[in-house]
Amino acid sequence: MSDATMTDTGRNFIREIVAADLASGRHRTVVTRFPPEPNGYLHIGHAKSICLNFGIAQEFGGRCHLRFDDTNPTKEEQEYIDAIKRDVRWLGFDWGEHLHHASDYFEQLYEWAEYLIRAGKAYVDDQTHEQMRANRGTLTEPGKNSPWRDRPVEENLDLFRRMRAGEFPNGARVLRAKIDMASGNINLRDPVLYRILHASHPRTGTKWSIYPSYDFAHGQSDAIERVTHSICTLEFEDHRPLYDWFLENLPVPSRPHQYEFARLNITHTLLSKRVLNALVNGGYVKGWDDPRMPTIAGLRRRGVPPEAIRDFIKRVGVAKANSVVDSAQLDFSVREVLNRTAHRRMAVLRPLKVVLENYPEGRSEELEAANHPDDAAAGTRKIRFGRELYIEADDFMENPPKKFFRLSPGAEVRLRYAYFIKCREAIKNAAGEIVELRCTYDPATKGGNAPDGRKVKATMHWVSAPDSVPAEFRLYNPLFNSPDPDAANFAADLNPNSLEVLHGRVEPALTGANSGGAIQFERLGYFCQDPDSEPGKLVFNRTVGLRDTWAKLSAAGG
RNA sequence: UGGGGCGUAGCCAAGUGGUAAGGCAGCGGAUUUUGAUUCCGCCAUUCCCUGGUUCGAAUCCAGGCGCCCCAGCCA
Repeated sequence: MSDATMTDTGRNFIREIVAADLASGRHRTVVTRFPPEPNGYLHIGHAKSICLNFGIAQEFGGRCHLRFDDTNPTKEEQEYIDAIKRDVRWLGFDWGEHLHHASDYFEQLYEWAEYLIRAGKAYVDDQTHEQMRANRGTLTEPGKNSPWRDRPVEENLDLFRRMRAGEFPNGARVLRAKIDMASGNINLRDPVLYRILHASHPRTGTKWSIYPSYDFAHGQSDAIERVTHSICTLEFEDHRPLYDWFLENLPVPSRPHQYEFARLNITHTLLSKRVLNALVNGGYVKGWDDPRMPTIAGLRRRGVPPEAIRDFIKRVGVAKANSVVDSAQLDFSVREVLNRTAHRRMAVLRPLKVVLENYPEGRSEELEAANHPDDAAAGTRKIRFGRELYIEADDFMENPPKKFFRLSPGAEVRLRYAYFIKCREAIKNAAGEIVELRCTYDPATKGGNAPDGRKVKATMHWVSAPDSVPAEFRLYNPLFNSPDPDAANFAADLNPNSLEVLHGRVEPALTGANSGGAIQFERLGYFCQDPDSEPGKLVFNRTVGLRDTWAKLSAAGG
C-alpha cells in the first residue's frame, strides 16, 4: 500500500487554499518551504511541518525548499544542519536543487534595510535593552516612542553602516522599523530589524557583526525564493501583519502569503527543543538519538519506519485548534506498517527451561517456519527443535486463573511450528521459584496438528536451548509519567522506569540478518536491532508492542 | 473595551442552512499454528452556553463562558 492509498481522514485546510489558488490562476505552481533553525535535532512535531510542506508541493506538482533559518549564530551549529538534512531525507523528502539559507540573503537583506532607512521607515535606536523594554508598553498599555525615532536619514545611514563595520559592541544599538508604538499588536511596536552580534556564523564566519531578526529575514527570504505559501505554526499568527508590512514596503520580487496551523502535541511527550536540549545536556538520555526521544533520529533508531510517521501525520490532520494527540495513535500507525512488512522470529524475553522427557537425548530436528504469516513471498526459515527448550516465563502458571490458556500442570499447548506438549511437573529451587518444567511432547503432532483432531487453546513461541543465542532486549516506556507533563518542570515528570533491560534468547537465524528493518518477535512486539550495539552482541530496541488483550484482561483482574 | 486565535464523543477530526463522515481508543462477536493480524457489529437525538432569525441551525445574528498565543536585541 502506498501513502496515497492510505486512509486520509484529517482535513487539511491549507491544501484547500493551495488548490483554490491554483484553480483561480493566482499561482501557476506552488512553492513551499521547510525552514528549521539549526539549533537542535528535528522531532516528530517538525515531521508535521515537513509532511505538510513537502506533501503539498508533491501533491500539486510544485516544489518545496529546505531553508535553514540561520539568523542567530549564537545558537546554531553545523552538527544540527547535517542532522536536519539527514532526517528530512530519511523521512522520504527531497528538496532537489533547493537547499537554501537565510544567510544566503544577508547582503540583499542589508540593502533592503538601507532602503527602509532612506524611505524614513527605519531608524537606529540607541536605547539600552532596559529602556526599550520599558518603552514598549505592556499588553494593555501602548508604548512610547524612542527619543531616537526621528533621527535624520543620513545619521541613521551612517550609524547603521558603522554597526555593520563592527564599530559598536553587542547590544549598543539596533535598527528598528518605524511602525506604531501604540499598536495592539506588540510585533508592530517598532520591531528590531538588526542587532549587533559579534559572533562567528557557521556559514558566513566573521563577515558580519550585525544579524537580521527572524521577522526581517523570513518573509523576504520567502519572496526571494518565490515561495507562494509560507506555512508555519500558530504562534506566528501575530507576526503576519509584520510579515506583510515588509513585503509591502520593500521592492521584493514576489508576494508570498503566510498561513498558520496548530503544532503537534502528543500525550506523554514533550516536543520543545528547549526541553529536548535539556534532556540531552542534563544526561537524562544518551543523546539526541536515544530511542526514548521523540526526535526523528530517536524514532529511527527505535525502528519506526518513515512510512509510519507519514501515515500518522496524515491521520491527525491539519487544523487550527490546539490539540493533544493520544500516543496510541502513533503506535497504531507504526503497527500498521510493521505488521505488513516485519518478518517474524521467535524469542523469549524471560527464559524458562522446558525439558521434554520423552524426547530422545542427544537428538534434534529441523522444522520449517514461515517468515510472515500473510506473505508467502517472505519465505521460510529452518529452526532447530530438541529435548531442551526455553519458553517465556509468563507463559506458564502453576495455578492458572480461569481463561488463562497457556501452559500449566496437566495442560496441553502447541509450540509454534513444532509439537503439542503437556506439562507434567514444575521444578522449583530452594527459594520456591520455578526453574524448570518437565514436559512430554506428542510425536504425532509434528508441525502442530493432531491426527486425532484434538485442539489446543494456545500456540506458544519457544527457542531451542542449545541453538538459541543470548540477546539483550530494551523495553522503552514513556519518558514521562504524566500524560501531559509540564514543560516548565519536566524533570519532575521524568519516568525512572523509562528503560527496562531484559536478557533473553533469540533464534540464531537472527544473527547478522537483521540490520535495518524491524522484526516482530511473535507475541512480544516489534523490535529493531540497535545500530549502535557492540559487534557480536545482539541488542534489540522495542519499537512498539502488540495489542495484548490478555494483558488487559489480567490488568483488569479478569 | 490591548491584540490575535480556537471551542464538534475519552483523543484527533470532517461538516460552512436540509436533519452529525472517518480514524484512534473502548466494547461485543467470528476466523486464527502469534491472546497478533483480518473480518463483522456497537459507540454524539446533538455540536461550549443563552437568546434570536428560519419551515429547518453545529452552520447565520446577538450576548456570554472557557482555553491558547504575544510585552527577546530567540525562532
